[in-house]
Amino acid sequence: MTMDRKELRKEQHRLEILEAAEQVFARQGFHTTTMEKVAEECGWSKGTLYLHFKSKEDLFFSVIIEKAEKFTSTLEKAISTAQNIEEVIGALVNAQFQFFIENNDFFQLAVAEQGKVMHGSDSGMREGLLEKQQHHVLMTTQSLQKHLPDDSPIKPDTLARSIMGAINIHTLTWLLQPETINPEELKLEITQLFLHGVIPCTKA
Amino acid sequence: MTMDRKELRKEQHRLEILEAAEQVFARQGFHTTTMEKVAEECGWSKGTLYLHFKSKEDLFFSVIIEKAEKFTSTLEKAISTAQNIEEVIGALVNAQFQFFIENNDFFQLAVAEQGKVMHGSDSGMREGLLEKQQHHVLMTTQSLQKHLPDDSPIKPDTLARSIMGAINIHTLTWLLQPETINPEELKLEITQLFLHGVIPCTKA
Amino acid sequence: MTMDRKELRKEQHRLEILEAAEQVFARQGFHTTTMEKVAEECGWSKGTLYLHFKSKEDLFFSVIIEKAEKFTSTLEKAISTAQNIEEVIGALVNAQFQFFIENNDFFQLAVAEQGKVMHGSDSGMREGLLEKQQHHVLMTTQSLQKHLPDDSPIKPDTLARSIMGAINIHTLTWLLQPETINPEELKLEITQLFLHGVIPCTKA
Amino acid sequence: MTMDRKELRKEQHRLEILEAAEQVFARQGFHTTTMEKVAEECGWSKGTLYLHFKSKEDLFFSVIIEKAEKFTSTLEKAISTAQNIEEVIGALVNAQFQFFIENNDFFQLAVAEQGKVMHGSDSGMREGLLEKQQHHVLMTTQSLQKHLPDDSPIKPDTLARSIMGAINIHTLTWLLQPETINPEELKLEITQLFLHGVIPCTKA
DNA sequence: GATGAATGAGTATTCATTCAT
DNA sequence: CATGAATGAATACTCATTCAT
Repeated sequence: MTMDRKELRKEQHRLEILEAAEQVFARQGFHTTTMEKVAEECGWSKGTLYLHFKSKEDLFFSVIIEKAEKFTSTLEKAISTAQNIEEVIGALVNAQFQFFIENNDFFQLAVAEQGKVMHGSDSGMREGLLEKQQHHVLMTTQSLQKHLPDDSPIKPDTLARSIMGAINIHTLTWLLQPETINPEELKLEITQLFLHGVIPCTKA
Repeated sequence: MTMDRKELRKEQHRLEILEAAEQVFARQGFHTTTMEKVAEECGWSKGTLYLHFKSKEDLFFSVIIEKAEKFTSTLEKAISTAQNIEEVIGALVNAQFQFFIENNDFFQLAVAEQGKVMHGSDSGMREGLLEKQQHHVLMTTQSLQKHLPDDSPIKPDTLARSIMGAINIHTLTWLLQPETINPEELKLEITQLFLHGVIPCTKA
Repeated sequence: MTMDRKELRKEQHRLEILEAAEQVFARQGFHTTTMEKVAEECGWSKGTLYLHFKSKEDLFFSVIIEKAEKFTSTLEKAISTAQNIEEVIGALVNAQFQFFIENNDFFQLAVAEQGKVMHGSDSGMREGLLEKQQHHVLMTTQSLQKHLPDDSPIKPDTLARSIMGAINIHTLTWLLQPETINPEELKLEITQLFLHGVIPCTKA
Repeated sequence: MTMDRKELRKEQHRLEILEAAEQVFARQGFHTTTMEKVAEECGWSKGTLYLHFKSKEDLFFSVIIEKAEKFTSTLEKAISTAQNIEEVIGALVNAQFQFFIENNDFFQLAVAEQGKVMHGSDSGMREGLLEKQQHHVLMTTQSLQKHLPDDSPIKPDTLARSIMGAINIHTLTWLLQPETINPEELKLEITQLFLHGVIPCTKA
């Protein structure tokens, strides 16, 4: 009981730090963020940060991985009830865009700091993140495959990645110029694009 | 005349530095790259770097902008002769993917270091780059618009960005797992996807 | 009674800590040793260490002083039964070398960390240790004086220190290159050296 | 020429740093000394220190090794003209004590910080220093051997070390209680001790 | 112009010590 | 008494930038 309470408190502190770190990292990027700043932001001392994360890099990847898991499970839930390809794609577009809008902190971390993933950083966490990403693609791919005709010229993982890439760039646009974008319309538009392409069938 | 020669020589040096910088930045990322390293790589001294670029950040953005211009003009040329929407999209997909593959240094800079674009960095160069990017989108958009039916449910700039986003993510995949990807097939697949979507017309 | 038991228990804990500390300090040196490590080694928590010693420095000096007292009393016993100068010197050489070999932990602390004695460290313990050392020299000196002819050109405290210095350096050599040294032979040799010097009397 | 001048200047700076470092290290010990402090002391900036020495440890060992070489060559010179064992020992005692008195900074470093030699510190410099010390002992040993009767019960390297150890401890005493010691007398006394021991020959 | 020696601000990380439980 | 979570001062080292030569 006492143990449980202790552990709960510890987990609580961990979360407080993660939350503050997410914001600061998103605002300033990895290199520009100082542990000092994160400490200030979450109200704990610098030393305490190291009680929960063994390095700045560990903290950084922990933030991303934690969120990435939430992202994947959100998507998973969103597409779980889809009955056909229209619904799957619609759900994907909708859920991804929505998640990024609601967690633009995470988006900035994940997209804008891919550098950390591509360059250096041994720590083993890089690998953990890459795995998470692959699992994410795989999950999406499988869901699409179920509803895609076997003779489709589009491979499901190509489709999965293309959708994700499109959402990424639109989210970026939305972050930089929010006033030029109506999210609801945009989501419909993108969904249509991936469903039917630009050439109306009647033309054929 | 002597002046011309002088200026030519100076421009030559500038290019040498840019080229070295591109490689090092791509290899190591912005923060991990030192001016010392760039100096070594191009054979000039650290001090000389500052005769051509007023700061590390200036050098960094110069590299990107220079390449971004080449990118835009390459695309422009590629789509200039397209006669219809199929050809425009085909050319876009082909040219972008090709450019990234041939200039993956640039791709890593541009995509993996978007952080520099989003975060901080006053230097005014950030704005310059954003402008370039907007111009790029505009150019692509206009070209698409010319060949898109007026009543198309897909707005040309949505299309332009979606294609670009898709290419981005496939390039990234290619960089991380080159063996899983056949560029030629992939280009065709993506083109088909944006032209006709995933739902075959015959179904209708 | 209960009090006695309590105090005994407390003393017991103190000894456990001292023993662990001696080993860790000897192994790692003062600065490289952490209270955490000592705590681990003795099975008590960091906080408990501070119930017995008011600082890391206090712990350090306590270890040394405790051992230094044992050292002095060992020597005292060894020379107490000596009947003449030969026996005193023989006993000194033998006992010192033996003690260092058996307590090389202590030797490393005492000799290799003389820095702590010479530099800084207010704590008052420095003085305590210096006093102990002076008492040690005094004791040895007096014992030598008793058996030294009054007209000896060698002052007993010069002799005492010289022997101690010689033993020190030989112990150090033994620690660094144990294979090059035969302790028994060496002890005899040193004893001879201090008794008769290098110039055989017959020569005279 | 210009090159020579540059190199001379560089060497000069290096020496300035070494000198300051020697004093600070001797005063405060290795761990307690900060690069900041050394920088202040020599008037150069912290960064400059790293232009000449790749780490604090490198600086530390450089100081010691540099001086150790001077020590060895001083001794070598001192005993080079000795004609017999009396003169060799006399010269050794005299030169060593003299050197330590004149370079007590070095003595404090070398003796009081043997910890650095015994504990940790990879850097390869540790080995360099140990080598130097062995060479020193060897040199002294050989010189003694030349003048020692073949049948002497005292091995020359035992003698060399014993003398060195004795001098060490007397120097330490002199540092801590200078007023109790008359160096000139002491040197004679020690020389006598090692030559003839404590037992007058006439006794025999 | 070209150089590279000199600078010093900036930061992750450690660890002795305290104190609420 | 015993604990160990929390603290925050302290420090080696890097690197963009400058400027005398």
